Amino acid sequence: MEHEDWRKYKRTIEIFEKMRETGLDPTLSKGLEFDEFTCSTVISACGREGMLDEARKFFADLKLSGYRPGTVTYNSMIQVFGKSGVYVETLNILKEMKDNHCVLDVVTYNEVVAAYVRVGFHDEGVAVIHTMASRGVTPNAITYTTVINAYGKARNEDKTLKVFGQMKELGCVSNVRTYSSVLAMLGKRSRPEDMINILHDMKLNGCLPERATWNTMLVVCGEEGKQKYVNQVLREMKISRYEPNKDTFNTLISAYGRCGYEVDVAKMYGEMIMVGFTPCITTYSALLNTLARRGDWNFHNKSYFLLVFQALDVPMDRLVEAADSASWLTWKIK
DNA sequence: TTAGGGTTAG
Repeated sequence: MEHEDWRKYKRTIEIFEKMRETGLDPTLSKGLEFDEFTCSTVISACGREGMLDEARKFFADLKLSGYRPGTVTYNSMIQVFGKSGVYVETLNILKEMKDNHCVLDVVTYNEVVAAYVRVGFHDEGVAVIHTMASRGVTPNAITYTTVINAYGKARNEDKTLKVFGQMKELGCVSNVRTYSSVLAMLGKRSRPEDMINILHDMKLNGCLPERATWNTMLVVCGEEGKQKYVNQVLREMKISRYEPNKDTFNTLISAYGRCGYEVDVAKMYGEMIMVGFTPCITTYSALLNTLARRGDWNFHNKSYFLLVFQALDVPMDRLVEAADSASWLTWKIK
């Protein structure tokens, strides 16, 4: 069997397993008892495996067998095709859903919003929010976060904040995902004051940043000239009594490194060791890249290399290992 | 049973 066929075979088996779990026997072609559970489970499983044709076929057969798909089944179809980026097909399914007088719920609309913004139609996504509200379906945090995140990724600061503000005005409560999306955008746009304000707002609402929220902020601030913001974020982390893990230190080292702040890189490395975390390849690579940013630095001239790393007590063998694993040498010596 | 984000080198 060809590799691709084998993979497909395995996927099919997985889906059959799913069907059995939900009480549906895939080997029977007639007399099946379909319900919303089984249908949406199978469609979602197909979607996760990238089997769009199978999802289409299953859906078509379902209807041929006389089953009338309900909201959840339609929602899962909209999700699968929305995720695949075929938004025209997504809209067709939505139309069919309406034609069949199937109830559109908040999940339906959220999927449609996601389908629009996924292909870059942000304003159309926002328009859906208005449509759903006018049809009596209240947008929730997921609805707003979907467009906030999309505008944020597009670096559209004004619209991100506008939607965030509207959400608040309408009494929809932000959660950690909403805040994380706004914070990531503000970091990218060099708006540290606003970032700190949002962090305070979060705390007021009893919403704690997650590990990745902090990491994201550090990553987006890790750019030339942004070390002040990294400092700010670090300060807030301490105020929030956030307990750093190894990843936090690696992220901090690389963020300071990309800002060109070697002193703080060294400080973070020292602190990492002090609190008992063992540096790994990523740590050493981050250190190497910090030095590689220096235009006057050359691998063949090992003086600076030795000076800095000896001062940090960096084990040379680990450093060489890191350089090898990241093809760092070939990248640097060119 | 269906919906949103984020995690370190270059």
